[in-house]
Amino acid sequence: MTNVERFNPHVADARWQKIWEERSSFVADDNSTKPRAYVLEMFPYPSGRIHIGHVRNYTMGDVLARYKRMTGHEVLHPMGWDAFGMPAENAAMEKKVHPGGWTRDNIANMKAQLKRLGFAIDWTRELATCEPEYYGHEQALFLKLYAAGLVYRKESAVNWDPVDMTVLANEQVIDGKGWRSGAPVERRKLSQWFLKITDFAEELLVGLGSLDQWPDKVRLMQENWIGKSQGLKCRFRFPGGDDGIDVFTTRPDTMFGASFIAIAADHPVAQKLAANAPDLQDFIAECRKGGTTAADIETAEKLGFNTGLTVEHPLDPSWHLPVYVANFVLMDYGTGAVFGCPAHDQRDLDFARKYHLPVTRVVADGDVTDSSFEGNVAYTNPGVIVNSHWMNGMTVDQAKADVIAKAEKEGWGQGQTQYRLRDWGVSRQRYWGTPIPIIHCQACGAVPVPNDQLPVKLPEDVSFDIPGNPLDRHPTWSKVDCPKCHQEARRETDTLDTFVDSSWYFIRFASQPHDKPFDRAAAEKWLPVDQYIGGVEHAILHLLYARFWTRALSHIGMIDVKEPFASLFTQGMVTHQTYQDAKGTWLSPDQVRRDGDIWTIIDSGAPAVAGRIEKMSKSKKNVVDPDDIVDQYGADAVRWFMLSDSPPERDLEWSEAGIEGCWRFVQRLWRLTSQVSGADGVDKALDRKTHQIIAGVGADIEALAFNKAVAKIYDLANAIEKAAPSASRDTAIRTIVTLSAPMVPHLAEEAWTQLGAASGGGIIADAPWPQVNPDLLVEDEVTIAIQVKGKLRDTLTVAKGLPQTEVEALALASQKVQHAIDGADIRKIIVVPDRLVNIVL
RNA sequence: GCGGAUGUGGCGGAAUGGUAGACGCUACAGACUUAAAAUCUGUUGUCCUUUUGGGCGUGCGGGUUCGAGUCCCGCCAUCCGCACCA
Repeated sequence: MTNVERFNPHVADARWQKIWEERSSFVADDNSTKPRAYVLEMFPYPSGRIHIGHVRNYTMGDVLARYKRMTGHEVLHPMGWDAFGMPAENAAMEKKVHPGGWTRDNIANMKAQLKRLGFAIDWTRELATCEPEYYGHEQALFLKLYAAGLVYRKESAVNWDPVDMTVLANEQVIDGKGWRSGAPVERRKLSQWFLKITDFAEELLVGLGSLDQWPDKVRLMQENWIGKSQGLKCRFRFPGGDDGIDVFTTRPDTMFGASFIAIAADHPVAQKLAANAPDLQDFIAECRKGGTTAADIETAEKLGFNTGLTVEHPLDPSWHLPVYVANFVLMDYGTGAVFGCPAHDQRDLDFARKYHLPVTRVVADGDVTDSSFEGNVAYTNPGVIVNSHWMNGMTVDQAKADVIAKAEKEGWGQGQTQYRLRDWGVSRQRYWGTPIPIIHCQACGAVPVPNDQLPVKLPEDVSFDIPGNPLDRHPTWSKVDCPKCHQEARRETDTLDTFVDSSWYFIRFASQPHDKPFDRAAAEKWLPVDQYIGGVEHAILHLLYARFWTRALSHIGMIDVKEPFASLFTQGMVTHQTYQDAKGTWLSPDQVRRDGDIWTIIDSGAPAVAGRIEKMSKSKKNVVDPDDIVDQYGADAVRWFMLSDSPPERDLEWSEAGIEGCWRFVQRLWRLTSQVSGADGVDKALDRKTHQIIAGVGADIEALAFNKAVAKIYDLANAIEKAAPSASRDTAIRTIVTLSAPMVPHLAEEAWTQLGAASGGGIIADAPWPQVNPDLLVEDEVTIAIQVKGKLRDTLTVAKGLPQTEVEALALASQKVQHAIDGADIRKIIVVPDRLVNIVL
C-alpha cells in the first residue's frame, strides 16, 4: 500500500472555509433562474456556547443544502439568532452584566464555533431578533395586526411569586414554588395582550391536511392542540328565572345522567357569591394555589365547594341540580362551567364519589342497564342509551343529535363547535424582549405608537438589582405623550413573547429591506421553506404560532403564503452516558476511566457508577463541547458522526468509540483517494455497485435518511477496497468523493484538488452530483429464497427473469428442499418472481 | 390527568408483507512491527451437533396470511410534550 500523509483537518478545514467565504460560495442569489431550495434549521438561542444538539441539527441541514446545490438548485441556507429571552436577564442578575452585552458576546462566540464546522451558510443574511433592525419591523407587523382587529387585551392568569413580587414563567415554578424565593406560587390576574389565533382555528386545522411532508405525529399533536369538538351549549336556569349557568358539553346524550353543575373559581357566578361568603373566598384562594400549567391543574386533587345554589335541568325543570365551584374546571375553555355526568366521565365520577353525589347510568355497558352505577371506573365507551326517557334505545350519536335538535327547537341551547385552542397571550412582564408598541392614555385608551416613531427601542440604562420588570421601574422610559391628544401618557412596559420573534424570521431571511419588514415579491420567491429542521419540542407552539402568523399576514394582504414550512423534519437529541461517584455527585466523562465493566475516577482511583444515557445537560455533566471535539478530530469527523448510525429523528448517543471510528473512516476515505491507478479495464460488478449507491445515497439524502446514506458510502468504500485496479475503480473513487462531499466537505475539497478534478479551477461545492446510469443498475442474476411451509430451506442463484416453471423445477430439484418435503404432498407453490419460492404442503 | 412516541444481537441500527441482523461500533483471533500506534485479514444472535446441518429468535399474549419485525386486537415497559423555557 502506498504510504500517504494523513488528512490533516487542522490545516484543511480553515483553508476551505476561507476559500468558500472568498468565493461567496453560499450566498443565495435572489435573481437566480435556477430552481430554488430554501433549507432552514430552527435558529438557536444564543445561550453562550454551541451545543452538540445544534451541531447535529445544522449538519443535517447542511448536507441537504450542499446536496441541493450539487443537484442544480439555488439554495437559501441562512442563520440567525433567537436572541431575546429570560436567560439573558438571569445572567444580568447573577453576573451583573447587561443582557444586551451578554447576548451579543454569546452570538460572536457561537458564530465562530459554527464557522469552524464549515456549514454552507449565507452569512450575509444573518439577523438577531434583539436588534432594533429586526424587532422594529416586528412592532410594525404587530400594529398591522392590531389595526386588523387581531390583537386585543384581556385579563389572564400568571404565576405570581408573592415574596419576590414578580411574575414567574412556568419554568421558574419548581414544585409549586418560586425558584428563587421558594414561596408557594399563586395564580394572579393581569391585563394582557392577546393575538386572535382562535379566529384561525378552523383554517389551521384544515391546513394540516395540506402538510403531507410533515411528520404524522406533529400534525396529530397540532390537531389535538386545536382540539375541535362538536357539542351543545345550553343554559341551566336558576329556579323560576331566565338567568342561569351556560354549560358546554360534548356529551348531550348523557344529560339524564347529570348529577351536578361545576363552575370555575373565576366564573362570574362564583365571584359574585364570594363577595358575601368568606368560606367561598377561601376556597377560591385555595384553587388559585399552584401553577398555571395544564399538568398542575389536572393532577391537583379534585376539590369542590357546594354553593348551595341549584339550577333546573333543561329537560325536566322540576329536577334541580346542585352547583359546585370546582378546581378542575377551566374558565378559559368552553363556558367555564360543566354538568357532571359521573357514570360516564372519570373526573366527574371521582368528584361524585368524594362528595356523595348520585351516579346514574345512562349508557348501557353491554347487557348492564341498571340505573345504579357500581365501582369507581366510569364507562366511557359507546353503547345504547338507557334510563333516559324518550332517548332509550338510541345510539350515543343519535341521542346527541336528538338533544341538540330539541334544544334548538325549544330555545334553551344550540349546537356549537368548540376548540380547545386558546388565544395566544403575548405579554411578558420582562425587559429583554420586543417592546409592545402601545401607549396607554387616560383619555384615549390604548394608542398604537405611530409608524414614524418605530422602533420603540429598549432603554440601555436598566438595573436588575430587584426582581420584576426593569421597564416598569425605569424613571423616564415609559413616560411619553399620547400620540393622539398629546396629554401625559404611559408606554406599555410589557414585552412580546419571544415566540413572536420566531414566528416570522424565516420571511425576513428571504427578504430584508431597511424600510419595511419584507418585500412581498422577494419573500414569495423563496417561501415556503422547502425543508425546515429542528427539535420535536417545537412540534406545537413554535410551529403553530409561525403557521398562524403567516396566515394572519396573508389575511391582511401582506404576503400570499398560507403555510410557511412545506416540509418539516424533527430531529432527535444527542445523549451521553452519565457518571456519578459513590455519593451521587455527577462526574464528567473525562473524569472517569473504564477498565472492562468497571469505572473508576481517574484522580482518586475511587469507583464510579455509570448511569443512564441521557440528554446532554450541564447539571449532569455529560456534555461534550463541540469546540473540543473539532479541535481533536476536525469538522468532518464530527459531522460524519452526527450523521452516522442513529436515524436522524431518534436520539443519538455520543461516544468516544463512535467518534474514533468516524476519524478512522475519514482517514480511510483519504487513503482511498490516493489509490487512483490509471489502470484500464471495466469491472462490471463495481460499476453496478457504484451506480446503485449513487442512486441510493441521493434518495437517502432527499429523505433525510442520513444514517442509510452513510452506510451506503461505507459499503462502496468496502467494495472499492476489495476491487482490483481498473478504470471502473478509479471512477468509483472519484464518485465516492463526490457522494461524501455534502457530509465531509473539507476532505472532499482536498481530495478533489489532489485528484486533479479541479483543473478547471472549480471546487467540489460547485460540482454536479453524479448521474445515475439506469442500465448499470440492472442485475443479471438474482438469488431466490426457497421456502418450505414458509421456512427458508435453500437459496438459488439464477438468471434474472427466469420463467416461473423453471424456477419451480430448480427449487424442487434441491436436495435440502426434498429433505424438508420428506415425501409429503405438495398443495401449492407460490412464486414471487426473482425473489422467492414457497412450497406449501 | 390529557396527548404523543419508542421497543430487533454485547451496543447504535438495516430490512416495498417475501433469505432478519445491511452498515458501523465493541470484543476476540491472526498478519505486519524490536515494540507500540496506525493499517490489513478473519470471527462475532443463541442453543444443539463431529460435520453436512438443525432448533429457537425482532418487549409480552392472541389473530389475519402460503409467508409477519412489518398488518389487526389486547397488554407491558420506557421516553417525551402540555400554552410564560427556547
